[in-house]
Amino acid sequence: MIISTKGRYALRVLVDLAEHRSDEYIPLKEIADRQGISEKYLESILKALVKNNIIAGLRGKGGGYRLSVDPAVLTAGAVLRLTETSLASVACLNKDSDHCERMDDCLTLPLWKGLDKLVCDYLCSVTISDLINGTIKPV
Amino acid sequence: MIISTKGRYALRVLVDLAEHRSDEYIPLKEIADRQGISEKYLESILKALVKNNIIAGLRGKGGGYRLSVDPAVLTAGAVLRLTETSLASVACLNKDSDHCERMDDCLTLPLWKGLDKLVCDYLCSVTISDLINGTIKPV
DNA sequence: CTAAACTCTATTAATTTTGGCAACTGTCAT
DNA sequence: ATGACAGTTGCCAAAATTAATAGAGTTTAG
Repeated sequence: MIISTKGRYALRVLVDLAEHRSDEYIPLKEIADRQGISEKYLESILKALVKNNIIAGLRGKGGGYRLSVDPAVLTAGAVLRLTETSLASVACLNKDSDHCERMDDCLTLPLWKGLDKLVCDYLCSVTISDLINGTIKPV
Repeated sequence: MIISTKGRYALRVLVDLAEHRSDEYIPLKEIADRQGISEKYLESILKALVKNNIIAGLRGKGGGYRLSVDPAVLTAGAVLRLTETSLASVACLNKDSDHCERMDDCLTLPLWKGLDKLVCDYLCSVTISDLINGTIKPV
């Protein structure tokens, strides 16, 4: 599996927030209901997005979440990089830790590097607005 | 992470078997040592390859594993489809089970379908021989 | 006082990895 | 011949790790 529920849900939430965009904050419960996703699980996903200033959370009555970036410049790649444990095609290509000492003569590595670039380029070419408008650019 | 250790190891073993190709059978221990991979784990990976006639296993003294298909026609995609739990970009796109009832109006689905095609096309364009020769086709 | 995000922790489920034993096959000693 | 032996795959289950979900309480803002 390439993308876990975490990244998938994050993207759906952002699309939801973009569709219902306004100055109001939208409570998590409302999003969770609309998207049919566990409230508590969403919470942990949104935390990463808040921390990285993709969305803003406001506590208390009338609080909730609100997009804080333009959906037309927010790419799927950027979102997934924040929510997925790792977007690298294989563990060997993770920046931190995991670096394999066979790198120099691993015959399969070029395959993974190629895949990596392909996937990154694709995901970074699609924005939240593209998803809403149904205009996914051909690769 | 896109590709798990299972698929990664499978590919490395097949490259190894192709490099050392002959009528002889190569014991798992030898491959595991050469590749630095747990013997037991490899075993479970090779099982899937044996069952699908990619390689042949022979028990007893002088036994081991041997390629039973031409590495020039065996693609990375074919291997990964057998070893990875799922190559689909997201769970929703798995044939069996997992089918999501939001499919019809999910705004993110086209993204995943596009990613799926991209990845499949790429992986199926590369053969074991390509990996050995270092000739990975541009996409 | 109430509705909401936030924090921290525990539970459940799925995946990955390891271990032990059975079954098979060739070789060598008798 | 043949029986014991050693090297090997094959099978089944258990342990370890990671992902997904749920719960209870704390803080904040109207």
